[in-house]
Amino acid sequence: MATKPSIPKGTRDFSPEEMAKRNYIFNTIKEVYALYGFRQIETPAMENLSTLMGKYGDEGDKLLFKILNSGDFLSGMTDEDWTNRNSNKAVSHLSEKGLRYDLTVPFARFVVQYRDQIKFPFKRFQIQPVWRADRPQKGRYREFYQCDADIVGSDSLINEMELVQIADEVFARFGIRVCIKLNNRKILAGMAEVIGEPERIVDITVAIDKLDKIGLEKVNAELADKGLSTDAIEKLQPILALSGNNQEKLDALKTILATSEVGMKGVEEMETLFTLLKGNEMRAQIELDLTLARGLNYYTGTIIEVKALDVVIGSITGGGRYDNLTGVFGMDGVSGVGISFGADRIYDVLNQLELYPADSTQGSKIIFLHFGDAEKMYALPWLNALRKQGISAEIYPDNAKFKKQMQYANDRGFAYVAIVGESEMQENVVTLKNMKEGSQEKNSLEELLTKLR
RNA sequence: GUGAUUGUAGCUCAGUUGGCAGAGCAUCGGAUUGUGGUUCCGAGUGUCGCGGGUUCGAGCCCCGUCUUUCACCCCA
Repeated sequence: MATKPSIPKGTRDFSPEEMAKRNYIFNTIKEVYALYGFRQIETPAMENLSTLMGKYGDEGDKLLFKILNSGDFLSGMTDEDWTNRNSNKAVSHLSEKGLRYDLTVPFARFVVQYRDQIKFPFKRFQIQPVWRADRPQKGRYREFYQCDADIVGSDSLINEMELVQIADEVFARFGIRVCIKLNNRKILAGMAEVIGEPERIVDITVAIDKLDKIGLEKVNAELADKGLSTDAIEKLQPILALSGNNQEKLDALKTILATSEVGMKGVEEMETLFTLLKGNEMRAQIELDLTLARGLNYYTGTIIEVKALDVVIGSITGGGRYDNLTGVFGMDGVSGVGISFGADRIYDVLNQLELYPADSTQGSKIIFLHFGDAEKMYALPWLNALRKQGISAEIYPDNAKFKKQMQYANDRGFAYVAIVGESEMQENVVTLKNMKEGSQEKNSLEELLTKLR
């Protein structure tokens, strides 16, 4: 009993109560995915480092958890690399596997690896943990779950429409009010083009992504800091100031981006998507947000992000189209589009708003309390009968003071308690107590079964 | 990676200029041998994160280290 046991930074244990809530989240998302024809796959927790490296930018590479090689991993090191403390060189000797950073890149690897067996368009979903060597803070963990659904091998904007519908349906089922924000990387590229800085699209998008967070002035300051000309920043202002409803924004963009082929393509895609979405009844707000950029640089078309309206937290769902993710694994011309629910943040939101349905977090329905060995024996057939009917039931296993058994039943939150004593055994009944109302009466087995069904 | 912040009983936290280690909740026992969520009485528990230093004396001061939380970067 030296030091207290603990778990690594940024990781969590989940109690039975927490798991009940988490499973409610996972099951809801799974049901909706299945409804739209996505089928589940899983991939290993670890991937070859060559699969992961270079897919998430320099920042992303730093956040990869690397797995130490087994065996004599220092044998291949040269004295030169060792004395020079060359970390990059060292890594190639020390580690050739890493924990996955997201589900999209392993999925791209999966598609390329099994291309001869997959029928395209291929729709898959995947719910697994991912790991990032980040500094943990509010709503950020080193191990967390992603719930991805992707379609590869189809360029149709029908897919985008369905992903937005899925987001709408999932959050409607959760009862979380959300705003679904949409944008298109081609529009962003067009913006960079018309202001004369097509090469700086990444810097531009990263900066304007922060608009609602840090304000216009600071965004402009950051743009200048990144080396954008004052002329370009000046030209960007009317675009950032665009307001009105979605159609008004699109109309304005048509004029602003008229000279940019890629920009106009983006506007056209956006317009098509909005038209498609009009055919469906949406409960969430759908908004064209030109400042939406999303960090991952493999996105090339539509980008999607969902924000909760009633809780201050980062985005709880995100996604978008990536035209050539499989290209890096040697398979060109396959376009994909996907969405990812952040289960851990949704969990935080549901907790804050207390939106769990009552039956989603409940354990067993009934527990048998008793006064000794004879009563326990008497209760066992009753237990089996209940379970046969699909009614979850338990028995207090030890001989304990009745008060203590009652306390246990109350703390565990059973809806009913069945009391077995001498008089019950004589009459061939149990006393059924409703824990919520406190009422109780004697019931035969048939009465018990109909009551609890 | 940068800048702050935290650590004392199972949990949440007090602890004065450096002078005997505390409270509430939870747990256990009893009031009450067939009735919980409300009451009353009683009881137990500490490497004060870890290592070093200053001091007659350190939970408190100094150094190091780990940990917690938060912001930045980036992201779900």
